[in-house]
Amino acid sequence: MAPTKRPTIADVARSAGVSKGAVSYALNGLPGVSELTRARILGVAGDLGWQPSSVARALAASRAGAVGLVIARPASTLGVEMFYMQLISGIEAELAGRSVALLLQVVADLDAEIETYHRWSAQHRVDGVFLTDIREVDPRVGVLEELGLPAVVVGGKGRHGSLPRIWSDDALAMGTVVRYLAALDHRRIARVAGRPDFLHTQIRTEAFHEVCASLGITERTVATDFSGDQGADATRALLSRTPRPTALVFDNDVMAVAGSAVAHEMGFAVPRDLSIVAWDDSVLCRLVHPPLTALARDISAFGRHAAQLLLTRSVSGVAGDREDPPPRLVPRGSTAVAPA
Amino acid sequence: MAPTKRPTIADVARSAGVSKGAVSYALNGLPGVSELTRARILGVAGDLGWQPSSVARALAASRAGAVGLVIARPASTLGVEMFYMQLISGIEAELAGRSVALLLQVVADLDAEIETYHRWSAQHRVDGVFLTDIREVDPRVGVLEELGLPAVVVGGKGRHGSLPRIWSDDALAMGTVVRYLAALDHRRIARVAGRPDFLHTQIRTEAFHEVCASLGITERTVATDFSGDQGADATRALLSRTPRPTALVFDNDVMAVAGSAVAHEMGFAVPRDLSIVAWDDSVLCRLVHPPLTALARDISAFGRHAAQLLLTRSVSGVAGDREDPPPRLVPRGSTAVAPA
DNA sequence: CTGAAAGCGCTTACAG
DNA sequence: CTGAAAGCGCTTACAG
Repeated sequence: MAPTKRPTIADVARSAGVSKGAVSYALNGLPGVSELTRARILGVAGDLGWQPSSVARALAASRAGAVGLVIARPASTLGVEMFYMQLISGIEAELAGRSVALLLQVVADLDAEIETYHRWSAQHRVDGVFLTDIREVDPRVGVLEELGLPAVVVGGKGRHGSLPRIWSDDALAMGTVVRYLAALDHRRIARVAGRPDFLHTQIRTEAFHEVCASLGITERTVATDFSGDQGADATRALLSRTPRPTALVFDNDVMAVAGSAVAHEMGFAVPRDLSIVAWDDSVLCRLVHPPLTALARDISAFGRHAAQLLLTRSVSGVAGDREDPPPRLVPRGSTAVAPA
Repeated sequence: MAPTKRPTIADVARSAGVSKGAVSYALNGLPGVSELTRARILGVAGDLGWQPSSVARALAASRAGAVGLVIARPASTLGVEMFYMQLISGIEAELAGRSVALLLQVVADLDAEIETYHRWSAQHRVDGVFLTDIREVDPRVGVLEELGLPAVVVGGKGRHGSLPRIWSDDALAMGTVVRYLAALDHRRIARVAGRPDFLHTQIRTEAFHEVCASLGITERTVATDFSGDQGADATRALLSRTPRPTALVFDNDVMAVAGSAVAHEMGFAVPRDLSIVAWDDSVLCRLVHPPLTALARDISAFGRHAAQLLLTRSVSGVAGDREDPPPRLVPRGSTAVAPA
């Protein structure tokens, strides 16, 4: 069956007995047409099953009607999927109502990400982009400003040129975690961190260091690339030290699961010999044995808010920052009183 | 810094001293311009930093320059992320070179998915779509044919109207798994399956049933919604039966991990008391303790091939089917000889 | 409040 | 092989 030819505003105009311009004004809710005519035009458009052509609209208005998200990630660093899928579903919940599309691009590294921004900008593909995994000094910020491509920084407190940002207070949450472990008599706590060049890693590392110092707790942070393999390696190294830490805080769920398996493999029972806390709660944390104590946040809402910010920014040209609630500590079976 | 005005083919034409039409022919590699002029035009375009406007091109050629993927999934059914992220990265590896964009939409259910196809089609958003999680009788097939929207069925052997499809032989792989377990002396094997309305679930269920029957193995299949929670429930129910199965085959990695935790919780040691096999190997399967024996396939390549098929289809109007290699069995620590 | 017209940046028959 | 022109489906000043 051949696709039926779609009606255009010219068809609507003819049917309604008005000009194409009038139809455009009516459909876009702009002044320039009386309420009566507007209603009639909308009726005709509805009857004809008219739908805007996104490309025609984009060409005429020089808007793309789409925003973009680039995920830069080497193939080895899996385990960030849950975060991104939840973020994406939140973003789309916000975009759907405004009939803005989301372009997704998965690339290997930052250079490829920047190249994508150049291409998208040159081809008028998107009206704005989401920036994730922000670095303390991030080359993408300058590129986007130079391209004049609106952007919001997702998950990045700190200064990023003129870009608006949305974040939640990881430092606060880190304080909660450490004080909770301290209350369980842990005096030696180690942290398996993510990539040290990521701003959110740095913020957590610094907060971890400070709150441990203030409580007189012996601490140590090992950096990884966020992968389960490096998480396992780091856990092995930490548990081989003397004296060994009695609690481990991981920067993501996959590393925490890997760390839990390593503890088991080395003969340490969780939580009797070792307590484990995972950043970013996920279905994984609930399903493994023992279920992992974790830091939960509403990533989907985070995505919705990020999308609101980006749309405001790309339409009005300005947008403030936004702070979402800090992650909550969800205690489960992987944390207990420290061994004597 | 203001974004610099991008050059158009009019600028290129002026600089090269030819008409806009000639520029278009030259840039698109079409006949209608001599090799000499073509080279000169390409040179000028390069010097000027010209890039095609995707929207103008789409409007004029009535191509969108984009393809779409809708992921229909209730929020509860997490754990399919790894599959989709790998599929997406494969798809994009193929699209990138042809400067086709990928539109992604995450929706709650099949109705919303169908609505997305209507909208995309009406708005000329995409040139084609990928259909995943195909049902035996699938309402989407008729909708897409009626819309005249090119599509390929990803992971669906069987008949789906006129749509081309790409798949791998799950039935063969299921035979491999069961024969492997039979060789380890397992005589009672149960399967924690995914959604029974999905075609790939049905294919696996049927193959499981047949090969078990041919080997005289007692079998049982429990259906779930693919979620870790239902996987855990199903495992609990299966391990509570008398006599209980000595091996469990799960339809995805997250359910297998959950099932492994349930076994532990109920006092059964893996693999001593119970063997576990997971469909779709992932980093998760490698990282838990014990690491899970799994069925691995190259999902990224699967995505690349699906994209090739879709692009062929949407350009030429026709495309054959494609079969990728069947999943391979990767034995790890979760399978062993059946308990006596 | 309304209409006629130009223009967004391309592609593509159609003449030469 | 090449050029001039119409057209894709909208938006948006610009006159009335």
